[in-house]
Amino acid sequence: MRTTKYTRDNMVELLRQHGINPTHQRIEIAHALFSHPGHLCADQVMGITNAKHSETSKATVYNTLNLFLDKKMIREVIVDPSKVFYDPNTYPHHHFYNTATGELTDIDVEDIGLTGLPQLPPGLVTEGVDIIVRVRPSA
Amino acid sequence: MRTTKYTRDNMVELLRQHGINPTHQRIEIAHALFSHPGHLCADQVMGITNAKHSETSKATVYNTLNLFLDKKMIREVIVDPSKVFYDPNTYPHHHFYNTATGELTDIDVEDIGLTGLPQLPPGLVTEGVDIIVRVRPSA
DNA sequence: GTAAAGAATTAGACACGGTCCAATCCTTTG
DNA sequence: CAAAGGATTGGACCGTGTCTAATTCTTTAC
Repeated sequence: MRTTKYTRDNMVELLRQHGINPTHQRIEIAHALFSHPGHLCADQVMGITNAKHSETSKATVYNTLNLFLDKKMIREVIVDPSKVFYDPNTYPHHHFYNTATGELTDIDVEDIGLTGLPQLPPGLVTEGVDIIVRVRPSA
Repeated sequence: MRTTKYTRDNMVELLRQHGINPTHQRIEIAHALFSHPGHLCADQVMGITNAKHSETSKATVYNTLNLFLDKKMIREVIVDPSKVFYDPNTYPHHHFYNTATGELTDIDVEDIGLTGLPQLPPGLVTEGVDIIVRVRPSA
């Protein structure tokens, strides 16, 4: 469990660690992602970074999120056909997805045992394994 | 392993079994889904049903696919942020997803052992568990 | 300090998957 | 055969995400 405070300064360092030039917008977007619990979509990121004063354009939000993905500073979570969620936690883990509310919750990978995955065809390598447990209110 | 021939007549029966009124378009769409190996997206379904003569509108394709989903005659597979795949196999199973080609391949659920899923918060029930193994060419 | 080059950001147009709606076209039933 | 309900349709529409050309910001070199 990380207990780091997500200050702007820490964001600058984080960006540098991933080879990303820390600009105002990038710092704000990183800060939005890392300081918010849970998983945001592009729309929400833009809402947060522009809450006080409009600072960041739609194009930049998408550019930046894709840059972060590219540099593996964040991860994308694909569970909803209509939008992508961005996950600041790149440590291997899985997700509960509440199909009623759209809420995503982490599942620690330590808890999970997964066996019996078939051999990959030759010429292919695994990029990652996503386990999504879809849940809904029992009512 | 099912070895049923996917004739139009069988499609009619299948639709009836799921409480769906078998119309021309529905039969054609069901046939497209079940007779094609693999997993199609809406676009491809429309392409196939309209290959010879244009018969089915975009609205009907989507209406029908959503109807099939509703009646649990097919399943959706969400792995690509830009489109949904429809899976005629509703028997529990998982998927390889080739991120380079977009190809989906089934993983038999028998092969897989999954343990240690955390307790669900009260008031929630599991709808399903999706395991997606993302793969790419090793080159 | 300043000019030039390169990087980042921007507004707005655009692409595309998918939904919505009102009008039309079947079917079925009486 | 008429009326009613269901299914289908074209086309407008919506939201997420991309593209592009123009602008601004930062860096470097002098």
